[in-house]
Amino acid sequence: MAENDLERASLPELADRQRDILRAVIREFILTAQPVASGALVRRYALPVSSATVRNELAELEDLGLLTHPHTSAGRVPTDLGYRFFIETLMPDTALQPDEQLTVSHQFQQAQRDTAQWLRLAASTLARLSSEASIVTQPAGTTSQLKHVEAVPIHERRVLIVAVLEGGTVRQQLLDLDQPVTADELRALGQRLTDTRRGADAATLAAAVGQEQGVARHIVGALSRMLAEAETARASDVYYDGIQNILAQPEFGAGDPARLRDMVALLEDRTRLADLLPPDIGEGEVHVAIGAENRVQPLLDCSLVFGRYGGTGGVIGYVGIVGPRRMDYARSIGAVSFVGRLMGDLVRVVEGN
Amino acid sequence: MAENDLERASLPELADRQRDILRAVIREFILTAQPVASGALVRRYALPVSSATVRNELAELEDLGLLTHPHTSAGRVPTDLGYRFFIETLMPDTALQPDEQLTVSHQFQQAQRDTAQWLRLAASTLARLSSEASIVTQPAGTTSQLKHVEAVPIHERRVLIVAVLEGGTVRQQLLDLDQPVTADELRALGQRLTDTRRGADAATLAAAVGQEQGVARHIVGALSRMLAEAETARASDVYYDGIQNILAQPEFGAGDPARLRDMVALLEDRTRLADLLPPDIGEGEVHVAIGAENRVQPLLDCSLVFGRYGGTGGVIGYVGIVGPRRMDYARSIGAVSFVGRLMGDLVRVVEGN
DNA sequence: TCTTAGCACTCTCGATGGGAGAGTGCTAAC
DNA sequence: GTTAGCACTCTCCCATCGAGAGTGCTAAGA
Repeated sequence: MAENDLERASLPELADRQRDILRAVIREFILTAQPVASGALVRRYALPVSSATVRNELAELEDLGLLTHPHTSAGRVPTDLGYRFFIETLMPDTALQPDEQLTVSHQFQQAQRDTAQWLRLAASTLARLSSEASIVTQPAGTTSQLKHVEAVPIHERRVLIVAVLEGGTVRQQLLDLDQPVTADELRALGQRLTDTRRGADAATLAAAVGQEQGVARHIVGALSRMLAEAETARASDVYYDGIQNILAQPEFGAGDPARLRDMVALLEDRTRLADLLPPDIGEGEVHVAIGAENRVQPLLDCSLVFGRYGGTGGVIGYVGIVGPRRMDYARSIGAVSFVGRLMGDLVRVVEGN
Repeated sequence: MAENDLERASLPELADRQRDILRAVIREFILTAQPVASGALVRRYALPVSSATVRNELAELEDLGLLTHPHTSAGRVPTDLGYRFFIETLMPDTALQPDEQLTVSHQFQQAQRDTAQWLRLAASTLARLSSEASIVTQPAGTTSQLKHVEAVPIHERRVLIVAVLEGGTVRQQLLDLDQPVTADELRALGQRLTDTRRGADAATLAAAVGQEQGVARHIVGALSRMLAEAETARASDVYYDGIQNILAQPEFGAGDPARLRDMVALLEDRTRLADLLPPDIGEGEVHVAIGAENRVQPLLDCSLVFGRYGGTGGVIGYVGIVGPRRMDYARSIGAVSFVGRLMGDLVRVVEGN
């Protein structure tokens, strides 16, 4: 990400003591949500210097743009750049504890082996691990290919079309026919379409509608629409969880309630949510957008930690965490990274690798 | 509901003018969320009496337990009993406007004909219509019966089992086998199981595991588990929407944030949510639980408007609205009733009737 | 040159205390 | 049965004030 390199390039050089103090300020602010005072730093971190010295260093860190002041006689608060510096150069190891990893893996193995369940579990796991809100999108391919078709009779003229896509997604749709069809005919039709249309994508199927007659024509048309819908599924199949965690944050609870509402509205509007996650991010990487780095209005005071997971066939999905800028980045990054890897593994299992 | 008859039996008789005044107080409080003063009533409702007379009537309504006072010199606020009285005897027609009905029906017809989509749409529609939060549960039968089985090869030893249940629900699960199976074998197996096990429920399938050998044995075992899970799906497949609407309510926004958090936590915990909806409610009826009538802690200041929808085969689901006690009951009841009926129709369509 | 004690200055926060305003309850007259 | 009048109560807003916390600066010390 070019933007990121730019950020990194403009990060200032700091002396060891300044790094220690900045780390302590950020740690303290993440913990308490209160501006951090020089005296408190000396007391709680047993610094070998006086509070006056710390004040001098704090003033310098402020000149460098890493910290600010809410007002003259208040303690220091990290800026976006401060957080960025912390993440790039000061952050401790982000990996989750081995026992946590084990517990989470275990839960995923115990869950019903069904994509929707996994997505829900991923969202709730991320929310629990990070104590923030989470977003998870359905894995969707740039193009979806048909793997298997089944037509199940529901009623004389009504069939349930079940399409299994390459990658293991299952899509279903009811279809009303203009003529009655028997169960055996449907079974044979499903088999024939599976054999002849296997590997076709939405466009190919749309083009093939003309080659079919009668009932088969209807079904191929429906399949084409279902695949097309699967390709754009990213917009609608977004799972979120952990709104309660955000409500517990002091910056949202006390402050003006309108900001909170905007934020929840964003989470509940799946279309806007999907637009937030940019496609230019590598598999397995974790990206962090801090405060104003988010372009969307309600997220200007928030941070977004997200990663991409995917299988081999261009199938990708996103997992992410949304929270206040004052977020435990190490933990969030660890959680996103781990759950993303887990989801990637699951997608590959479903794909058959 | 016995409790409800009891409530209704103990509702007092009121003179016409008292009924008018009570109606006006409730209407005004729903609108403004502020205690209602005698003078304001006379002004805004052009009552043909003076504010002193209204004060006398208000005092009597308070004696009857229909209204209260936050403090001596404040206006009146409805009690739970007051709302109950309003709903039972004063409420205007609850039906949605014809054009609204048309719009909503149209949206449901336009949606992909797939249960999960419908549930999501029902939740968002209820939230939008009522400006409150909504809950919708997946329709689940007391017992689910198998209608169709398909085994789709994913990998040499890995198959995707797709089970279509009586009622149109589709369930899927990945299965790892201990021996490789060809696509043709799987297809034949699916066909045989569909023919022999059609109409079986979870218990029957569990009992039948012993009759099968090898791969078929694995699959029947998986089917039994899938059906059993479908029967208890009520607990996990709950959709909610409209948390942003609740955040906009003054009683939650300003008051202590802990209450709000408890409430959202309740919505996000699908297990607890499912327990809230009692089974003893008739198809098509709409029930209202006001304030303390809810037994669950975080809902003591809230009201719940819910209804049951269902198909013919004992398949039932719930639709509901959660909001502050000061809720537009007429509108909420209208919305729940209409969306419930719509969902019932859809379930019956999926069942083939 | 770096560190630190000391101190003035600034800003927030909570408590205090009217005063205005809204609304009720009561009484007495119509 | 209705209503004007009025005393009384309670909230809410605002201004004030002092305590407390914390900074920035200066000058002395290492």
